[in-house]
Amino acid sequence: MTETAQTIHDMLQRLELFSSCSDTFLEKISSAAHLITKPKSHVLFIHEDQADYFYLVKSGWVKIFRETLDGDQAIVDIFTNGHILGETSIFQDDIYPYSAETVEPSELVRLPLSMLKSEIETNPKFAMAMLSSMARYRKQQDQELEHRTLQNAPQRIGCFLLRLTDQSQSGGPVRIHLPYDKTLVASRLGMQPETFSRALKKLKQETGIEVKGSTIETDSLDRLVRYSCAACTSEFPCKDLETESG
Amino acid sequence: MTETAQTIHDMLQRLELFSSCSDTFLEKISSAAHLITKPKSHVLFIHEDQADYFYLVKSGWVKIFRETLDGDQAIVDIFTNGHILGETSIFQDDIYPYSAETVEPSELVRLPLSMLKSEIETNPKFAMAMLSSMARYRKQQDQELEHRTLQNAPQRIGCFLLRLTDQSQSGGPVRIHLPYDKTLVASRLGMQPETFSRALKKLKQETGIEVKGSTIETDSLDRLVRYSCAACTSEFPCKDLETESG
DNA sequence: TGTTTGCCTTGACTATTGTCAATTGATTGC
DNA sequence: GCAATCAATTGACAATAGTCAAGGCAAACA
Repeated sequence: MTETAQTIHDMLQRLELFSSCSDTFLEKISSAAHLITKPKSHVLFIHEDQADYFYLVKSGWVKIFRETLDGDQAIVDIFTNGHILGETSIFQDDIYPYSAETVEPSELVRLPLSMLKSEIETNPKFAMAMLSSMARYRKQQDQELEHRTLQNAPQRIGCFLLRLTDQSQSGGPVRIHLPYDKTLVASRLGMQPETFSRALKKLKQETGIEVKGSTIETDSLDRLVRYSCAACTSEFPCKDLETESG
Repeated sequence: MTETAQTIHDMLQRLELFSSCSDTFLEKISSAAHLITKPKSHVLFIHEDQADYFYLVKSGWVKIFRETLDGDQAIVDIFTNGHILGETSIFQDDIYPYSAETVEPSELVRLPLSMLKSEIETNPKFAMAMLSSMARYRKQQDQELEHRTLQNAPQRIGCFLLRLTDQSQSGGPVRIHLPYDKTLVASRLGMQPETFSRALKKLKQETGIEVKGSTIETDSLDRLVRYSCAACTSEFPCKDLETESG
């Protein structure tokens, strides 16, 4: 194995999704993979393109989205570190179901879909892991839809912030750092930048958080939880929604 | 096989999802299944209940939803004929990820999750079919989220109506019948009944449709398509989004 | 260091949707 | 046939979010 293949191999090995895969498979797919570095705003693939590869994010952020003819876009999700994307196209006639673009300088691993497909077909445990991952992701998307229905803009921001924290230790003071532009957070949450700005101000009044640029601080998450999770069907520590695939 | 088991067997055989299953399996699971008849508003299971069964809708309509502590609810989807529900709980520690309730008198088949699980583990083709089904459903939910972001109330209603039609023959006059209460359609689309009522009136003005109770008629779908699909990322015949599992 | 650029905020206004209350309409059961 | 019930509509108003335009701020670049 080359040095790059070894690096990729080690990354895959650490992912829960691939935990049931043989080392033989991991070595084979690592050797066929490429490590790619892309600047901000690089388009990885476009909705309805022919799909031959899926991607694993090593660092940075990648948004997945779809857009209308007149350029309006809806952001489906934004992935980082350890998340895979484009893999569902093997179940959709090898057509990407959405577009993907980096929103920060990013490192990615590009892997052949054909190998993923044959592994699913021959390794039942891996198929099961894929199913689990998709089911978890689906629950997360269901919840996203629910939030659009039941939560208002400040509450959605609060919920977004809570997801960025380590929810197991909810007692003490917390510092949260926004992972990307506020404008992007806004469209990730389905609102306009102006609405985001005003809603964040409202959230500040309601929960006593401190906002300095892209850093948010608070003595305790309690008020944030009370304010945001009131209009949610899940109880607070909701971090269980983590997924690797997307 | 009993007569009931035979009926169930025939139903399962007609579903694409089970097309890769052996007859032995279909007979076995059919024998363990129950055909149940429920009136309107019967609760099948509740979010976070222990999950032992999944359900296949034979007739009627079943809503799947989640609700907050103060009774606000978000409808995830509403299923009929040929759709299965509750099956994803096998990937979620045997806990139902949402609640389910009939919204019309309905006939359902109740099937053991344990058998579904072992079939996935032993029949790679079936696992693949489950993955395809979930990927298709996921794309559909992504689109739902997109619609909440990009479409306004009248457009969402128009899109909902279009999905009820046979989209292959878009030329001539069409009669659409709402499958359940307008109030329910409203919450399925994430809006209040009052908003639905007004938005339907607006849609009528904009597209020239005729509304008589729960029946909607139009000379041609063209204007409806132009009005609703303008704010969508998919082109018109979008019926490809059909799924069996949910 | 000064300028440019892009992100973010703010103000003023509009559009859309939600809320509350009242009324109409249709259906069911007695 | 008539009350009771629930669905649907309508009006008046409030809340929420979007739009357009103008500045402010900070990082990046020359």
